[in-house]
Amino acid sequence: MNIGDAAQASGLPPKTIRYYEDIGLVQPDRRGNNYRDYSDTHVHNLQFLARARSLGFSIEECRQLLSLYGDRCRASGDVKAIAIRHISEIERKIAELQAMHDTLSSLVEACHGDHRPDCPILKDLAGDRT
Amino acid sequence: MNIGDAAQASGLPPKTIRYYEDIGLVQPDRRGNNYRDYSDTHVHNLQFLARARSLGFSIEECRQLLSLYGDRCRASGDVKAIAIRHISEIERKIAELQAMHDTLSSLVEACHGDHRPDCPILKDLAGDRT
DNA sequence: GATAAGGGTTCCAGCTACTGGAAAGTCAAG
DNA sequence: CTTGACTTTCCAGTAGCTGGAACCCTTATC
Repeated sequence: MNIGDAAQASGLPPKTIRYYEDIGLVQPDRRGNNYRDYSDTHVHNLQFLARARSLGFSIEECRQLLSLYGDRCRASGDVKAIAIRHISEIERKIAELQAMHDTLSSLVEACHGDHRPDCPILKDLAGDRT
Repeated sequence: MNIGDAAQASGLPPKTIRYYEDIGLVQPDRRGNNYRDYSDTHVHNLQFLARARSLGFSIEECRQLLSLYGDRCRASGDVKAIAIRHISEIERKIAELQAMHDTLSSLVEACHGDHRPDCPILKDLAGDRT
């Protein structure tokens, strides 16, 4: 299967698939014309990666997950540990964004937002937290 | 004021302050020995940037905000517009993270997480959404 | 006066995870 | 035989810094 078809099947752009090969995630065979040749297993792994990435796992986490996926003797506890760590990270990010959101919301609410120069948002940024 | 003192006063590392100069955000004077020389206004602007960055504004948004901050004829509506756009972006990111969080949470909950290889998390990643 | 510590300076490379573009090779259809 | 779609490689750029090397400046101490 050519890279274009693998892209179709996995939902990943060809550029990304080549990149994943570069960093050693999915290594396809080569045909006589030097075109990459993707087997069903390759495509399956690409789909796996697409899904894992869409859940926010980093490339290195994906590498570990893929390795566990291919290991018949894996312990589900190892997978779960990675997922739990990732969830904490997500929660941290959400909290960070939520804090920004709350601050900005109250500033925006306090700003009349017309042609006049007086602006509580700029005041806050300038260090005036009255 | 030397860069080290400006760093102390603004809470930004010297490396970051030099970077901000590179991209034209805060341009200090130079002293005879070629050392950067930061005035109170410079430091004030660095603090402004640190605060704006901590609220998640991009560098380009910071540039606009800083420009509006220095413009006595600004309209607060312009500032508000930038903030509102930024809030939407934050909301989008939170929603994205929340969706990941929900999916991962239910997967983690379904995973017994012991030494056995059977794992709902990997099953999901592999495309089995039963 | 020599020297060592603790600033400062420049420049180059690397981080994440791709993405765009150039130049060239390959393949199928008309 | 040419056109167009696809493929290849390689180089560069994105955001926002950060680390490190190699060197200069200032001050204090011996």
